[in-house]
Amino acid sequence: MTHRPKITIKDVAREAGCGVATASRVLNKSGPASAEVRGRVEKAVRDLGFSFSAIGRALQSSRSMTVGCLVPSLANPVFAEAVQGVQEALAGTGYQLLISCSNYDGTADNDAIAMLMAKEIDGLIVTMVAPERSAALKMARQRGIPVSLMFHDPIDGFATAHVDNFEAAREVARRFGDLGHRRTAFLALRFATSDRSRNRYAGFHAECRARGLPTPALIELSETEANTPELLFDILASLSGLTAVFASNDFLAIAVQRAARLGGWRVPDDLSVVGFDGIGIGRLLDVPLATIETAPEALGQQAAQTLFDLMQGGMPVQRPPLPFTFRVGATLAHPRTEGRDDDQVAPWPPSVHSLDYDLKQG
Amino acid sequence: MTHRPKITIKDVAREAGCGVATASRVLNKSGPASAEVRGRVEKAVRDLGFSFSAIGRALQSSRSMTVGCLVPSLANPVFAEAVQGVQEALAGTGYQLLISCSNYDGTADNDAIAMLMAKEIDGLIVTMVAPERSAALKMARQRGIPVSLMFHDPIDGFATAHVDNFEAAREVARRFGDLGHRRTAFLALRFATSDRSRNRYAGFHAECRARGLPTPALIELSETEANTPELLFDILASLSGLTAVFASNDFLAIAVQRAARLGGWRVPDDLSVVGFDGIGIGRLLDVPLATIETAPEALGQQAAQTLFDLMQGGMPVQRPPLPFTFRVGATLAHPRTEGRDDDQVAPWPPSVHSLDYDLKQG
DNA sequence: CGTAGGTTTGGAAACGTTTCCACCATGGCG
DNA sequence: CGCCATGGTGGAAACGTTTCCAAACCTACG
Repeated sequence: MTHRPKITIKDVAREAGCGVATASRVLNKSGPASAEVRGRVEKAVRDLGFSFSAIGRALQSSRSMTVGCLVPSLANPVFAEAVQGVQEALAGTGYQLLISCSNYDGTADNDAIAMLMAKEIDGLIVTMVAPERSAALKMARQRGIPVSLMFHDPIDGFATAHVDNFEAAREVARRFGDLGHRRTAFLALRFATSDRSRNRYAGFHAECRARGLPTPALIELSETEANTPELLFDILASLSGLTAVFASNDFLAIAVQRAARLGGWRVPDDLSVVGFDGIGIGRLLDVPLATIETAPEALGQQAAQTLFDLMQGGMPVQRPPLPFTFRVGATLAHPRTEGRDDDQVAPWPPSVHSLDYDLKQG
Repeated sequence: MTHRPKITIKDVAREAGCGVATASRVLNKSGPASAEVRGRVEKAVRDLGFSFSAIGRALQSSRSMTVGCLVPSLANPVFAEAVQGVQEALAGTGYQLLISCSNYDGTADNDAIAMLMAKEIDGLIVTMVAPERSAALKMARQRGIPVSLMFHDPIDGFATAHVDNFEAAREVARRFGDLGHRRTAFLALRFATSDRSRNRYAGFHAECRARGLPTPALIELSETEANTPELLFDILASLSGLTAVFASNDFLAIAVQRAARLGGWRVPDDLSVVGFDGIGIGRLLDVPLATIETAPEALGQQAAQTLFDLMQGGMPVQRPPLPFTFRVGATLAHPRTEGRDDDQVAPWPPSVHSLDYDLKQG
């Protein structure tokens, strides 16, 4: 508990009987030094237990050797894994990771970026609510701070590590269509604040339309609805003729599955369910989840790699989207009552809870 | 892309026509200033878009307003959630979070702490392989850096936020015993590097012994074994008479469940399975997982709270363990062939893969 | 009108580094 | 023997902030 006074390079120099400049040169191997003084300095370092102050260094060199990372939440394993990927890419490079979570709040994430910038981070890896109109992000660019996005679709002038949400969602629509599903729904938890969700719906919608299928119902759920099977089932049941659901993430897909089952529907016989993300646990379920499989960790690694390039002085170069694969699970099958066509009877779509969102046009 | 030169408080002072000391006082409200000059300074700040450099501040005040956090991996949602909890507790306090992952490597985690200390963190929140014999942790204490542990059981002189692994595991043994299970096994993934796992086995073992039950088999699995249902089933099948498995975490429990099912056993009729952690998804399974429910996020919050107290200058005070609850799922039931007693026929325990570990004595 | 007491103010030192530059040997070469 | 390169060395400035301290200014009272 004895607060030993901090040991600085000055102490080392004094102990070694040399000037601080010399000590600095020895320790950084950044200039000439006689073998003798080198030895004395190294001994002094060991004796005193000296280690550099990153702060002093940062102040002088104006490079903090720190990158900032902002994600909505670490409670969502998709983001947690992405950060893990960033971390892996950073390990051994001397860079450290400063982390911040916005909790899906579009004001908090701007503030967080400002905080990170005050810490003089050398680069920024970001997933936020609305990057395209974030003042803080614009500020970062003005100040010449390299920025690398994660999960977002490409935006003017920013490089992003992403999967093509639009295309992936089209693939889901294709699978549904090929199996003969007509009446489908897209369920999302935070549609309004997630460009990912919006692009997924857009792709899903576009492909349905291209195939002449009814417009898929768009349903934005509250946390409560998603977590209460009874409520969730009521919502599903209200969509007459529904045979297939595309959930915006795997947790939601599992919740849907469970709600359907509790309501007496069998999956996939009475309802097909497809998720998004490909979280590992989906595979282990008794009825393995059909889903779009992505690799959040690889995404984080790519974002970090892009950031490195930027920090080396490169221009932002947009890499192609990371691949996704359709994981064939057991939650997807032909609709039970195939061929029935009651499109006229109950008008479709009944867009529950739906709002006017800008949908990217395919 | 124009690298605007950084704006410092000097620029603000010049623009406002005052000294830097005055500008500093105005911006920090740390001393007197006339209304007039206050106005000029504030205008200058707006015009120039000034914001403080945390580095300059840190250097001068020797407080970096940063806390370091080391966990094994963010890919494990238990740790990710704990970090999320830390993050939440930190939000709004002005502290930022510097993160590092050891990937369960006992050398890497020491190095990581050294790196964090070089960054002059004001406090440390840590989950590591062997805190009781970590040189870096000892160093941190010598330097007077407040340290708060997470997940670990109490260690001399460090405060820790934890659940009582030993007690929780005893509870599992009690449930097994009450239902009439005799031959049980404990499955773990990283027994050697996890004091949590070891304490869980110890508690499980102690209660089994106290009830006169056979010693539970201790099985340390490799990643491959855990992820390959066939291999896993072979291991389970090799334990003749086994009726109940306690898995060291929920993912493992789900894997066991799946392996058992693929091998033709029904859960819970032929095999009862109980997990640990209480990850949210366990609830959503068709057969909800019986498990020890803990709250990693609360754990992270408590660790952060303890760290705050320490940073205020308090003594390390060990709080009581956070509560756990036994979540009654559908994976636990009476053994099918109750009352059979072939303890003599096949000697028990057949401790596959088991090693000599120090077990805490209850 | 002088001075004590208060309020504002700004210069300068300090925090821990790195790096520029000047200085001093030393040794080789003309 | 003198000159210049060369290698080793250390003083000092700079990075952005806060804070100590002294100076300057104002007010009010005797």
